Amino acid sequence: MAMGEHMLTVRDYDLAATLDSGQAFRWQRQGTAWTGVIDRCWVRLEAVPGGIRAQTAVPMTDWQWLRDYLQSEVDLATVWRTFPADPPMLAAMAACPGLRLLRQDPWECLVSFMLSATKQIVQIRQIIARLCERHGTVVAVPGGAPPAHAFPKAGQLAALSEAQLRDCKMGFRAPNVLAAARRVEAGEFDLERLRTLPLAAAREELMRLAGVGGKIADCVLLFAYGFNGAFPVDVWIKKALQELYFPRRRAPDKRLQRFAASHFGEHGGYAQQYLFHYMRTRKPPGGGGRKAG
DNA sequence: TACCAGGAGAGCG
DNA sequence: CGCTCTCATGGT
Repeated sequence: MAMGEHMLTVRDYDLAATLDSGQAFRWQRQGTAWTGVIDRCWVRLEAVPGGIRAQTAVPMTDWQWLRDYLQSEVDLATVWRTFPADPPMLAAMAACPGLRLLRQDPWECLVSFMLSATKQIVQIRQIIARLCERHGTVVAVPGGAPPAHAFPKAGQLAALSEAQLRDCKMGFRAPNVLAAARRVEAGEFDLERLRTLPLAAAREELMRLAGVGGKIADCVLLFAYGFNGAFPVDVWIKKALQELYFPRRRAPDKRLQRFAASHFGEHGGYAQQYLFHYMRTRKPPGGGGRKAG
């Protein structure tokens, strides 16, 4: 069967770190390659000298959708220049220079992070995998590849019962996901309109959804809409800011929030991803620590 | 076993 | 404003 194949020319791109850094939850490693589904399209990606090799199940004439998702046309050096040049930030950048932000679909990103509340990343992946397998549309895959599914559209989830969602192990998050799906499907909540709003207004709008507070809203603004000023503060970032920037006094959440919003510049959310990845992957001090992920 | 996880929201002082 | 509790589930 005819596949699509393309070579993305890009430097400063750590594909593995980017796809496995807790911003997207559907990518699966297969040796040196990664397979996933973007919109309704199965994709296989592999880092090669000079860039990224991409394969799809069906031939493609235009690959802009993939460059958009991977944000491969972003000049990282320009982003780095806006980061504060303090020791913690330099260490986080040195630990993973090719880490990037993706540009994901807003609906998938919103639901994914609604499901992330008090869950470990491995568990978030499991819930989403179950949700897609049971309720997402089957997509074309190359011969020999395991079956794959698109992320369920709002309309598909809106038609389900709360019990069906709970069967995907999402627990107390189920009614919130269902309510969001029904509001989006009814056209009462317009995810596309958020693109036209300034950051603060888009954030307020997202937080009107039950189960979406400031942290989840910031994740969606950053990972789906490209508001690079959005700075999600989760338990890892709290730990990072506390240990790296306030080492000898306990800083209350409020103070950490203010620091996060003011210290990291116009691409603060990007800086946040470097700190997040740094904290999750660095060797635990003193040994005997747990491994993240 | 006990604790915790890329939280949110309500109740209370 | 602050703190505390609950929600559901499973990894370590």
